[in-house]
Amino acid sequence: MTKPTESQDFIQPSLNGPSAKLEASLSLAIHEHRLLPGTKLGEDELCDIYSVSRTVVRTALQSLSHSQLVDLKRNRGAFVAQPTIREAREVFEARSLLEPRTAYSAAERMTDEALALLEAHIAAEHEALEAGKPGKALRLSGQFHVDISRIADQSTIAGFIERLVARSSLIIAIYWKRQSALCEKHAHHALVDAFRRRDGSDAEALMKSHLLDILTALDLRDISDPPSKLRDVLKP
Amino acid sequence: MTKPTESQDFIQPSLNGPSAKLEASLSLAIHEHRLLPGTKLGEDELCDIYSVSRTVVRTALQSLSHSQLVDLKRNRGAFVAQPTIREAREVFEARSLLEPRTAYSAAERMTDEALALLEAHIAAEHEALEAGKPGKALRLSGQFHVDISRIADQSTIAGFIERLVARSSLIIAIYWKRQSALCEKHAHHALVDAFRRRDGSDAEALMKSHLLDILTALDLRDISDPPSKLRDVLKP
DNA sequence: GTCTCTCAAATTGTATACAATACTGTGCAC
DNA sequence: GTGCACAGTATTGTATACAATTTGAGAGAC
Repeated sequence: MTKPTESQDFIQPSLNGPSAKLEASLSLAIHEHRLLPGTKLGEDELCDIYSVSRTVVRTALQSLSHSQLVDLKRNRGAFVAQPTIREAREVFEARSLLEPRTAYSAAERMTDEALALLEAHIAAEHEALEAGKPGKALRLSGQFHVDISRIADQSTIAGFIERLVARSSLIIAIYWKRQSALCEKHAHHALVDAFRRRDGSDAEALMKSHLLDILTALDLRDISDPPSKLRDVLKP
Repeated sequence: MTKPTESQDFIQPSLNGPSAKLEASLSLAIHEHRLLPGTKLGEDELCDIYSVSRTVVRTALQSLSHSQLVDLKRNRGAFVAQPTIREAREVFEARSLLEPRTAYSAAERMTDEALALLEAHIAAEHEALEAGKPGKALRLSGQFHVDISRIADQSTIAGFIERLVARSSLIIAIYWKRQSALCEKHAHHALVDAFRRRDGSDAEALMKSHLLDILTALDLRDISDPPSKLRDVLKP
C-alpha cells in the first residue's frame, strides 16, 4: 500500500530538477491561496524571484498548465486558472462520482498505520488553523481527500481525484461564501471514525454528504444577464 | 452542446504552434499503433523527421508525458508509455465507473445531429477496416467513446475519459489477445440504437457490458513469480 | 572468451540569443 | 475631451550554444 505522508509533494512534480522544484513551490502557493486565480505569472518575474532561467520557468508553467492550475495563453502569458461556474459544478459532480466509491474502498483497505496518518493529518489541519494559517489549513483539508484516495490504492482514480481537488482549491478561492474554515471539521472526524470501524458504506455516505456540504458553501448562482443598454436601466 | 466532429484533435493539443502540431502527430501515431509502447523517441531524431528545433520537440514530449502517452525518463529520454498489468486493470476499472454514467447522460442529451455523427463515426470505422487500416479503425473505435463523453456535455469527466481511452490504446497494444478487430462491432451499433431511443438505462447497461467485453479480450494474467533462485529450479 | 575500465560520442538538461507578438504611452486629429 | 495611430518597450516563442549525463565501443587484464 502506498503510504500517505505529509512530506509527499502535493502535485506530483514532472521529474526531479529545478523545474520540478519551481512547480511544487508555485503549486503550494496556489493551493494555499497565496497566489490567487487570475494572477499573472510572468516568466521574467519568476526568473528573478527564483533565480532560474526562463527554460526552467517555462517547463514548470507548462506542467502546471497540464495540472490545470495555470492557464497558458499563447503570446499573452501564464495566469493562475479561474474556473467558471460551470466548471465548478462539473468538478464537484465528478468528485461526487468518484470520491464516495473511493472512500468505500479506503475503508475496506484501512490499516492502523493509514488510520494514524489520517488522524495526524486532521491534527495538523487544526494546528494550522489555530496558528492563524488558514491557507495551510485549506491545503491540508484538500490533501486529506487525496490521502483517502491513495489509501484506496487505485492510482488512476487517485490521480483524477488529485486533479479535482487541485481544481477545487481554485474554485473555493473564487466562489466560497462561508466565513468559517473550509471543510466542516466534524466531517473529517466522522470519516475517520467510519474508517476506524472499516465501515465502507458509512464512509461512502459520509463522503457523499461531505461533498454536498462543500458544494452548498459555494456561491454558484448564475450571474444574471447584464442590462442590454444603460438607457433601459436608467430611463425614468 | 459541443459537437463531436472527426476533425477534432484527438488529444487536445497544448496550444497552437509547431509543438502542438508535433504533439498531435505523435499522438495519432501512438493511437494507431504505428508507434508502439517502449519505442524510444529521441529528440534529435524527431527534429530531423519533423524539421523543428529541439525546443519544439521537448515541449511536445512534455505535453505527451502529461497525457501519459509518453514516459519521460530524466537524462535517458522519452519512450512511448508501457502501462503495467496493474495499471491496465485500474484504467478499465475507472472506465467502468465513468463511462456507463456518461452513456446514460449522452442518451438523455441526444440530438439528431449528434446521432448522425456517431453513425458516421461507425461508418468511418468500418471503412477503415475494409481499407486494410486496422490502426485507424482502432483509433476511431476509441474516439467513439470520447465522442459519447462529449455528447454527455460534462467536460471534466470527458477529459478523464479521453485520458483513459488514450491509455487504453497503449494497453491494447500490449495486452490484446484477440485476432479480430478491437471493439466488437455490434456493440457500437447497439449503443447507437439505445441513443436513438434516448434510452439512458439501456445505454448505460450496454456500455458496461461493452467495457467488460473489452476487458476480457485483454490478457492480464499475473506473470508468475520468477523462481527465487536458479538452484531451486534446477536442482534435481 | 569474458569482464572491467576508459574515453569519446551521443543524448539530454539548461542558458542565452534572436524573432515574433502584444501592450502601453504619446502625439495628433477631430 | 475623445479616439486613433504609431512607436518603443515588454513579453513570449523559438533556435542555438553550452553544460551535464549516459551510452557504447575498444583495449587491456585475467
